[in-house]
Amino acid sequence: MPKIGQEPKRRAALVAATVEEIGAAGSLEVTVGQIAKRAGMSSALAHHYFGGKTQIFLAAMRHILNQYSRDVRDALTKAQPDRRLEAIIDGSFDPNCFDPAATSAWLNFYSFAQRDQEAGRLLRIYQKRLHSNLVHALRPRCDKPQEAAQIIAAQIDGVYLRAALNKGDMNGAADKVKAVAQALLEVKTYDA
Amino acid sequence: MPKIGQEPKRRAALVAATVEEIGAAGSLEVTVGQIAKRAGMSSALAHHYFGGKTQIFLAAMRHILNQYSRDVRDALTKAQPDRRLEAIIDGSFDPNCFDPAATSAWLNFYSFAQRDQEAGRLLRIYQKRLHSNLVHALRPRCDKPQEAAQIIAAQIDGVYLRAALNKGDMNGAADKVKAVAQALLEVKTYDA
DNA sequence: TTTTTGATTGACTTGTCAGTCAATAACCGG
DNA sequence: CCGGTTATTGACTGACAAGTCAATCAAAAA
Repeated sequence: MPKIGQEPKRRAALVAATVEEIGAAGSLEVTVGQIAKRAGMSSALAHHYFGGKTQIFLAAMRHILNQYSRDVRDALTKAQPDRRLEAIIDGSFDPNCFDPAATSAWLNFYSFAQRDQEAGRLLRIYQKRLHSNLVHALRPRCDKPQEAAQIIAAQIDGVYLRAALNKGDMNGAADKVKAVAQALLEVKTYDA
Repeated sequence: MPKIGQEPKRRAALVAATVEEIGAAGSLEVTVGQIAKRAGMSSALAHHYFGGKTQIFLAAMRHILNQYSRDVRDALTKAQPDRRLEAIIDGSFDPNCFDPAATSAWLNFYSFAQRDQEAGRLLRIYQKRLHSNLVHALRPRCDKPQEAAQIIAAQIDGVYLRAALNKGDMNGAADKVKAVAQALLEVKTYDA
């Protein structure tokens, strides 16, 4: 076995296994041993490549966040300029990061971000990017893009949350968010 | 010390301490010892009254859920019949269950509900009641109360989530949800 | 006063888990 | 084919936490 250049493969396997394990357990209370076993190696090796459990979690979180970013970016490049908002929403519910294990892991990373500084930083970056994307997409189509962006971002998170809890069903998720967006855009002023 | 009838007091203290401890730690990884210490007793006593960590968590979750139910119910009884929707939203963001520790604990209970059957049951009851309340409030004011209720429920959860993450700020939370509701009601049809 | 009963805890048991380490195996370039 | 490097693990440890238990203490009841 001991060929050279295993590191990237091992790391990727561990990251994937981490997401699956967290998704299956529905919690961060998974042991390095469980993760390593699922990834087909010893726990010692997992420590060798990542240094510690926290770093494994962070890598998994980065992976999920990156996947999400990529989905949104792809949707955005394919979108017509006046449909950027819909693209962001579609990207947010791409099957990739919308599979049960990922959503469940995502939910648990929320909790993780409350404890771990770096995790909090990652999450804040994600939130900022989403907000900025939304504002940009909304500016030409509504007169209060900041406020609308906050509302839509919350709606996305809320729908995500419910998807994570009721594992998987939630088919019309994107449509629901689009409905909200549509309603907000059609109404001139939403102050109360 | 050993007077009679300590049990209710002890249980209440433990429940409160559990919420505080989970809120402070930002995670369910709190020890029975920590909880008991915060509640001013030994861990053995906590076990004596509750039987185990899981039951302590469940009791804390029930407490939060009950508090929420009470807030909504109170707001609902005080509301004019045509403002029931706004009352539900206000009740959902009552300062009681909206304080940082409670929201943080709430978030972690979401995670707990993925693991523990009873916790899942409690959460589903809460979701069902919220949905039913919303539908009832929406029926006279819109033609698709079911769909609107799901959207507004998701919005409430999403705003809650963001409040839990960015500990505490989030002052105009209720207003944002009301804005969404308002927009949904003014638009006749929201299908995409 | 004596007995019963709830309240309470320190000490203990048992288990688990993160992280370490020394040893082994297999590739690679020279 | 040899010395260096990477890969890999079994075995170990130190810490910590859940849950148990027997003993103690003090109020209440008899």
